[in-house]
Amino acid sequence: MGNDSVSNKGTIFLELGLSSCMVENNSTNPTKKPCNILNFDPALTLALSSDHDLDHGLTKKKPDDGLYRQDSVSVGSSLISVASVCVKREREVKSEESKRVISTTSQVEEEDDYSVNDRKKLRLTKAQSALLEEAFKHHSTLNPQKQKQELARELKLRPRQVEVWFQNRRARTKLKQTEVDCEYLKKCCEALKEENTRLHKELQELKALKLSSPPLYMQLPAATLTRCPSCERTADATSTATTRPSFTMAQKPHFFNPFTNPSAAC
DNA sequence: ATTAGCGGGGCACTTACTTCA
DNA sequence: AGTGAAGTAAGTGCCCCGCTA
Repeated sequence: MGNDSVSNKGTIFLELGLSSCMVENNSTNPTKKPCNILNFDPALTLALSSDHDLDHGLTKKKPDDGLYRQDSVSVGSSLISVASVCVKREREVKSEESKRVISTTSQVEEEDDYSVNDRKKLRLTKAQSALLEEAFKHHSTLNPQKQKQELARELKLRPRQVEVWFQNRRARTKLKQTEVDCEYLKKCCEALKEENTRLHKELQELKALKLSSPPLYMQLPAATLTRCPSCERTADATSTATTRPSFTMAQKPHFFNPFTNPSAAC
């Protein structure tokens, strides 16, 4: 990408009633049909604008800055964002002064005539974002034929914008989840390291004990040696050869761990 | 029944732009 | 006022799946 001045790259949308046609003008993608549509005007609008709202908006830059201005207001039962979009056409004829286009119509209707590479960043209004978030809570993916069109209509956005928002939202969710998982795994790793250190230390102590005294099991009562601490089953000599595994320290050490499966050896 | 082409959606990666400290 | 980081809308390429001829 970059700032190539005469790039044909871009996604072109045709608003055809309730359906939209996404055509990528990209010959390198075999799965997409090339489309020679001239005078493509990328989306650069926000929402409805009304005169009485202009003073209440979240104006960040003056229109003359060449950027856009947007205002937000609630209208009716559903919050309808109001935007006043100011756009400077930077790559027009050189002699022409930068022009400001103030939108007084919806985003769907508005068409700004600047080049594809003059991608101006939009900010959705709080109301638009809130409604999209609400929709995302119910379904993280859109039913393309219904929900997308409906949301786009309600938000005064293009269906493509709604689609992109959901894609980015899913990506953000996934990223956050990945970070959470990463933190969890780090903690698990730390816990395992500590446990490993502790067991190593214990092993060293046992080895030292073994060298200085008779085996530990020889010092313990027989019942202790052959009784499983979890199920209290005592192994006897005759059942050793049967299907049930015996529980003797001499044959197979049994590490009792109440946090895992206490009866695993039984 | 199989296959190739096509359209559309999702995702990963990236860019470009805005906002804020 | 300038600047870098963070956030995010949008572009691009690829893959997958369903449909259909």
